[in-house]
Amino acid sequence: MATPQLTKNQSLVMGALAHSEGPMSAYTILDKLRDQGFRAPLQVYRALDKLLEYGLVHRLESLNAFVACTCPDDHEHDRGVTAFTICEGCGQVTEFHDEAIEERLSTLVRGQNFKTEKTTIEIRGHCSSCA
Amino acid sequence: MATPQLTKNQSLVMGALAHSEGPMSAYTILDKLRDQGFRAPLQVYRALDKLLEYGLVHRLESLNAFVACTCPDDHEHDRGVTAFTICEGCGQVTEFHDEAIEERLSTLVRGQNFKTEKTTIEIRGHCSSCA
DNA sequence: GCAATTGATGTAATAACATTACATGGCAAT
DNA sequence: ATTGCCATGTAATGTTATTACATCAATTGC
Ligand SMILES: [Zn+2]
Ligand SMILES: [Zn+2]
Ligand SMILES: [Zn+2]
Ligand SMILES: [Zn+2]
Repeated sequence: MATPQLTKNQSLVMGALAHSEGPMSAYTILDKLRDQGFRAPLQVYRALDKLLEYGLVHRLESLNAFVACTCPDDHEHDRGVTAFTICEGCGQVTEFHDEAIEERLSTLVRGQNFKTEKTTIEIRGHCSSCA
Repeated sequence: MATPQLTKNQSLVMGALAHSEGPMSAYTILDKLRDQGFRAPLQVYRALDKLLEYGLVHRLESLNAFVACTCPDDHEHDRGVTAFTICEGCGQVTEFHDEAIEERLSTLVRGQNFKTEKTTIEIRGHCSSCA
């Protein structure tokens, strides 16, 4: 999935997430972009949908929030599983990937005859600074 | 964490989840329990909080919904990670546990000096019937 | 050029999910 | 009886996400 040129709204949302310290909810993004002309949730959600599709952004299900992808390259996402640690203290989110987990999960779900479309792995806890 | 006697509201919510085919949102549970005298979301959320604490119910983050635990015994939850496959076709949810995954995640997270409190693993896709 | 299509955008309204605040009731310990 | 504790009842509000409909711009085919 090659990433096409981003539209104006997509660029604005991408920029907001990229410059943010941590994850942001759609409504937080909306507030940040009011000065840029954003007025309604849908402007954010539509941009996010595309950015998620392109793999530039991830959704954190346990937070109802979004983060910019921190992968150096795209290719990690093509077949891979993305996992996150999420610190409850400072909000820091760390994205990581691991083949061993992928393969083990793959084996387990194959045993159920289950066809995976998307895998969510989110680990809530405290980072080294906030322990 | 021994499970105390459930209160009336907790029993009603537990019953609704246990007899349900699949996961239910808090508001769906509320509707099912109107005849039993439930009138407000808080009655459901309060009961769910306790049931989650006792490990009798799990929350599916990617669905904003809840399922009864299907473990034969409690002891799987004490130290363990709970994972789910969720079929987008029929809504079927299957809970499973795997030590290999737990250990691998534990190793990876320790490498970050991260202290895990709760791990979410949810696999969306299609079950054998809905492939 | 011009209609038709397509994709992005704008706006309003509504739906779905969750929490805060405050009042009440039951029951056990003192 | 008073106190403390926990479960409950009720209303209001806050937060997250979608539906519906109108408009605009770029492209395509004629
Ligand atoms: Zn990523
Ligand atoms: Zn931290
Ligand atoms: Zn369980
Ligand atoms: Zn299915």
